[in-house]
Amino acid sequence: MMSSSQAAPRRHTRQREAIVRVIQASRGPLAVNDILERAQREHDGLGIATVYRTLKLLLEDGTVRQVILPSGETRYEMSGLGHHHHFQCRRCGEVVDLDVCPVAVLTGTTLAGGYTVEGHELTLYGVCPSCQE
Amino acid sequence: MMSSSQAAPRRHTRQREAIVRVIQASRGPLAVNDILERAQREHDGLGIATVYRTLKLLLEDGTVRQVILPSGETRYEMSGLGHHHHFQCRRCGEVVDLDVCPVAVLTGTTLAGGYTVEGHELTLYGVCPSCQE
DNA sequence: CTAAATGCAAAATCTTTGCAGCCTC
DNA sequence: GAGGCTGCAAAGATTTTGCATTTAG
Repeated sequence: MMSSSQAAPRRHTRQREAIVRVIQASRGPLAVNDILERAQREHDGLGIATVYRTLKLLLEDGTVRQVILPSGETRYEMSGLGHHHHFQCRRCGEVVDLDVCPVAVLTGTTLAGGYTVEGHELTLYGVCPSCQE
Repeated sequence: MMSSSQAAPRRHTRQREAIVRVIQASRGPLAVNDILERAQREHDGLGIATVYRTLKLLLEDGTVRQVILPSGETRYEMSGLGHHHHFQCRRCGEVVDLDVCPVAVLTGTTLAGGYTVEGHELTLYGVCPSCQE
């Protein structure tokens, strides 16, 4: 017999397409308001509730990943970008993906005290090139 | 002439003493509810608003530091613990301070792309000794 | 056509604030 | 005593949910 819990068919709407496009086009994770504002350029009248609902679906999907920065800002990025970390500019606040991982502990390492490391999250802070001049 | 904005004299109350004692006694950063529950053992009737108000003062003081984990949990620890990072157990959720810094970038380093690094936040995840057995 | 998706507004959660009484100093 | 401090409950801020309507398939 079939599974009794069928996932409801997922529909294609302008709103959802706009939201995904916006996230894909970014070089780093975006805040909900960034997503709302950018997606509204494509689809005026888009409501914040739709953004939240779509993000929730995309999270369950695994399409999107939530990134909470040490400052508490919640952002969203495409998943499947591979292991990477983030850099936030202290002046303009923008967050970009880093392709380096400057963390020297490996999964499986056991630290003094008996803590077994399985993963890590790192955020670097500093000044981005645009804000340097 | 004198400064026109005098800081109000800070009073010693049982509530505040209990809150600070609780934070000092911890081996890692505590959530607001942890602080509330533990401080209520010393001072029953303590209200959540007092905890928030006291934490705010202690933050302004510089006595206490706010730690927001990648999961979004907000916690508080004594400041002046020096440079350190955190380890969170994926089973029990407890967070402890680490005395190691496994991050290989130094302040002042410039990454490819021109990003100047000034600081970093790192959280390790894994299993704590108590949850290993 | 049917049922999922949307937008609005109300609800829920976490944190802050207003206020009357309480407690340091 | 005077004024800061507390606890309660109401107010804010952010995220979630209910509902009537719209719209994809």
